[in-house]
Amino acid sequence: MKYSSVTTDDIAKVLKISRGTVSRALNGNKNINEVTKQKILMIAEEMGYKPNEAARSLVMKKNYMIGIVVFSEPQYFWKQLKQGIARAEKELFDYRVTIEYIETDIRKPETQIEAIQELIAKGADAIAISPNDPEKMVGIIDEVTKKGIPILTVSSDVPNSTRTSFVGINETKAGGLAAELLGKMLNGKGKIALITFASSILSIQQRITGFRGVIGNYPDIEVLGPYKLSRTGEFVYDYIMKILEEEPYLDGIYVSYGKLELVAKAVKDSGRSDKIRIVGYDLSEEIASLIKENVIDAVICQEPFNQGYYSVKILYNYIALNRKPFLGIINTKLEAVFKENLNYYMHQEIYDNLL
Amino acid sequence: MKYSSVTTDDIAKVLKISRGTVSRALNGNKNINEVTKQKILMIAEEMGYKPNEAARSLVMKKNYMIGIVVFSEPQYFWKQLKQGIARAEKELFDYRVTIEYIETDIRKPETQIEAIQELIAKGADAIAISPNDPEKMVGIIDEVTKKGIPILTVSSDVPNSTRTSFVGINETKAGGLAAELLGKMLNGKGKIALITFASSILSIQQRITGFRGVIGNYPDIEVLGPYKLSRTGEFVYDYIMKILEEEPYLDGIYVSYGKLELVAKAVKDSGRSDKIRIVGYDLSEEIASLIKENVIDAVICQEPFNQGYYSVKILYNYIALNRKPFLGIINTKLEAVFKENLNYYMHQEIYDNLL
DNA sequence: CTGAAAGCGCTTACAG
DNA sequence: CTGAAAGCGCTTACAG
Repeated sequence: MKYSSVTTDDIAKVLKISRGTVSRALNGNKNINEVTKQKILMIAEEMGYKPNEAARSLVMKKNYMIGIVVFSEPQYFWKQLKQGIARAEKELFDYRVTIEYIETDIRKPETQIEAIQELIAKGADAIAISPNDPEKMVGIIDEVTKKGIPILTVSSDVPNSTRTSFVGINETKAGGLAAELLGKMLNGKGKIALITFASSILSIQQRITGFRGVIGNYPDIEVLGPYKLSRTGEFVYDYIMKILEEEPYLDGIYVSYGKLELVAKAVKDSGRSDKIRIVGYDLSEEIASLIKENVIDAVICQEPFNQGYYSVKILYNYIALNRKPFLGIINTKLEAVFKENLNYYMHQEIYDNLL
Repeated sequence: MKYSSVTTDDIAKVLKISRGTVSRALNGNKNINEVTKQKILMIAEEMGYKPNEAARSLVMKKNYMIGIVVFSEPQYFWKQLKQGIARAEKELFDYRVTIEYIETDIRKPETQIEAIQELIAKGADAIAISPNDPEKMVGIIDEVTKKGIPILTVSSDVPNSTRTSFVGINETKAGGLAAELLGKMLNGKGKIALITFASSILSIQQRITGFRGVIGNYPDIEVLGPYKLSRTGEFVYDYIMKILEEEPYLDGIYVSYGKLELVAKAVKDSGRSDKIRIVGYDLSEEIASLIKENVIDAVICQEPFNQGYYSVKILYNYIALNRKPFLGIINTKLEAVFKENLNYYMHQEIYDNLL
């Protein structure tokens, strides 16, 4: 299989026309006779023409600006996502892609709207947003879409909007996997406390639904709760301590959302780590330590690095290469992380200079 | 952060010299005065010059041929690895990279030597090989290296050779993770049968070492065996049946290598699937079915797609971009795959057209 | 050792 | 609607 590539010049020669005309046909330029256009398209197809994107971007001189809006917590998650974005940016450097990254305060979801407007004002060609409060973002997303600027949701979705695509996990499955892990670690028998938090965000509801669905396969497992914590982490430690007192025979804890480290610390301090299996989501240095100490048994991750990487690549391909249609939803993997494979999920960036 | 890029022309203008000279300095061409060269390099650094690889490959017209040698089994694993190679090939199409893929018979390891020679004869610029019988490959690998052709091992290593790099898992850790999964699923108590096979390949020894190391943390778990199977799968089913008869209170089976589906089928037919936890490695359609049926509890995967993808990318960067030094060993993730996250590990290629 | 020129594959004003 | 020409950033014979 020797390297050989059909060029616009090859097509031009076959048809005895100019390369300019071939290019116009290939790129949907309107200044072209429909008949010649069809002829060119046919021959191109026949000869197996594939555009040289490198040459294309070289001459086009169009700069692409992709805006990213994320919120501030949890830090480690965004750090990893950002590394994925950085890799994509590096890969697309020759293609004149620039990333504009805005991080908003988790306590002020409405600032994300301003962030989007700021990006548009700066001339962003495409936007990826991780909505802090999805409901609040429907309007602005639809507005951006109407302007012809593709906007993609990452990590958390706004399904009832006109976003072009969503990159992230299937939350229901994420709950199901947690149930399977706990079910297997309890050998199908025991009491599990279900931890969630006060507000009723869709994604958490989905996790819990998924969890209940799968845990139902274990008739001898009883689910206690849901116990609702504050999102900011206040009183979490004390609350867990209270639950532990009330339930002297607890076998597992499912932390469906956030503040896993506080829950784990309470269990650790109670001295019952060897009796209680803990499963939660996502990593941080702190959570990693608790896994190493056998306090947390497993954590489910969601390819944060790739969520960032895919978002940028997809948007670039969408705006620059016209690569459509979209699948709509790009589900990243649900990764089961234990003590023995933990390290591989902590540092995605280490091979960056090789790839 | 507006897009802006320093070109060779910018550097030339600053120094009032020609672009040709700048290029010569940047590329280590010998026809250049050492003093001007240093001056150029300094200014380039200072101005933050980054070569436009796209333009570079466009003008260089050098074709790169990367040869791949793998053996025939297990099929599904190589299928996934091949998909990763295909993605890399697609990404590097504009950079004139061509892949030459040779699959050898698992029963004839020596044909891999011929395959390498064939690739060299065809003019391969770099080679990736998955050695069927690592010991046999030391000589040829060293020979290829001496010719100045980088050769990388993928999936299984030849550590005592001069291969430039290895892409694959840490086998000891792979054994350790299996032990952790079984240890947790047995809740730290019970009997595990350790299955391996007759020949003493290094990687399997490492898995077993890793397994024993971690299972040692569970004082109430007893490891039976090792039970040695034939690599080709003969008599496996009957042998497992016999073990099951001899051990009426078996709680887990660790299949350290190959033929997991045959082991699982025997357990299934014995009707003791709900009593026995099974952990093994790698996926196939058949293994996936057995996971869905709750016969196999977990499988440890090793990023087969990325093993292929990384191999090609690394070799290309090595020969075309001079991106060194090598880390030597690129460890892919150990992926814990259960029923509920199985699907994500079966079809890596589905988003190919978006990326 | 260095500069001027040609050319990689592509697109797009500019004439006609 | 089409062709000829210029030019993106780069490298490499070719003269000198």
